[in-house]
Amino acid sequence: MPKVGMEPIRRRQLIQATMEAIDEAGLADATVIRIARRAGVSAGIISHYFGGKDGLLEATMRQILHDLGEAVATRRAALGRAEPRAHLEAIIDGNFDRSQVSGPVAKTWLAFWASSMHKPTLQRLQSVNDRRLYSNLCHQFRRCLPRDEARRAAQGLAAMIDGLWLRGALAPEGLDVAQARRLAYDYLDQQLAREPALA
Amino acid sequence: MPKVGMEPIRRRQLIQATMEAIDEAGLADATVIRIARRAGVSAGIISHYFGGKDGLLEATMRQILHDLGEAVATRRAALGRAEPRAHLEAIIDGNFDRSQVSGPVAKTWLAFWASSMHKPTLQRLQSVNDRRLYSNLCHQFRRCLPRDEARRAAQGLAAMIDGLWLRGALAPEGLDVAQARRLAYDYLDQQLAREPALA
DNA sequence: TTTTATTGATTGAACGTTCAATAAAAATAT
DNA sequence: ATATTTTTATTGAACGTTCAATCAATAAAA
Repeated sequence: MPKVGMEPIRRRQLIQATMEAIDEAGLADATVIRIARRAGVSAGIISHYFGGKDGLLEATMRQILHDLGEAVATRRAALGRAEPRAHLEAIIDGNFDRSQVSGPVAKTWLAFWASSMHKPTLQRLQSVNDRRLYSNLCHQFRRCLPRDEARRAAQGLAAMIDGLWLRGALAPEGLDVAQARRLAYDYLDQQLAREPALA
Repeated sequence: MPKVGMEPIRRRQLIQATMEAIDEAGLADATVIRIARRAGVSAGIISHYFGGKDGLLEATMRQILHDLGEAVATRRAALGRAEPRAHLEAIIDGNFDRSQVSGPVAKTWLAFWASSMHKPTLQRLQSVNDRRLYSNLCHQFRRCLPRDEARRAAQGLAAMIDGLWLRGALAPEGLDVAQARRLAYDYLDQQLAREPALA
């Protein structure tokens, strides 16, 4: 059924199938045959479009990071120069979106997280994303807290977000998004309450 | 050099070598040959003492969980009926001990964490440990907070601990234990400040 | 007819496991 | 003490399996 312009279609299908395969069997057992079968194509097509299995895995991680960045950016775009609290809440909401989207994404994310410790390519992607989260948080906290307190608050909130999400990815029943948001908001409130005001 | 009573020695050597191999190359590339070479023995000995590679991996995770439990228990044993805050601080300190011990342990822990999503045996071990942490935290918070608030504080602190440790395991420079403790203590203080007192 | 997309059998490398062979220590007999 | 036997610990080559990658063959669309 070869039609012209299949590349973007196949790429999307294979990336989606990769997440499903990792969700189903784990990264170690997500073989090219398993992924290809899920996408309804043959194994050889992976090398054709991604240069090999590693290329597909990297593309999949890029997709997840892209979606995450977009989930945050979309929510913040509507805010303009709103209060810091609104921006910080948007960052929290955006970060818990990735779990809301699906269980496969969460498990794939954690699998890549572990894998990135020993694969320089993935590590770079992960590091860039991490720094972006910290930088965004820090910048907003700076609008109402002194420098050192802002840094501390940003690190604490980043850890809280990652921790909640990590525990959610591992729990058989998945992440309780409403509760996770409540705990993150709670932490946020306490950090913002440190300084009475700063007109 | 076969001497009698080698079993406990070899088991310890191989478990240690497993952590080092995972630290060095990741779980995926921690082959039996690599592990055996690190321990200074041949590959076959792994099947002899652990029944196979899976048995060795399970034993390694058990060792890590055991050490963690002991690190917490040791610190709490000296406290007796001390204030809840002292017990909670001991739990925090004990949990950050596992990173203090070495980088290999942290990376192995994260590798198992990801792997446990698809290996029932590891999942059970991980789940038991998780519930113990939550249960311990919840019990201490109950001594000075109402039920719902205690649960929330326990879940928040557990997420904070895991998040700090997770980010530490991934950071190239490792976990800054002093700073992690500061952030966890900080969260603890805020939770305990919710209720003025409860004589 | 030419181009584009896809297949799937094949290849070679790497893995975990097995097991007959070996060697050192311990036990026993001399 | 010394020699012999038994036990225990260990090796490493061989085996079967599994995987990712390759590429000649194929088929549909342009």
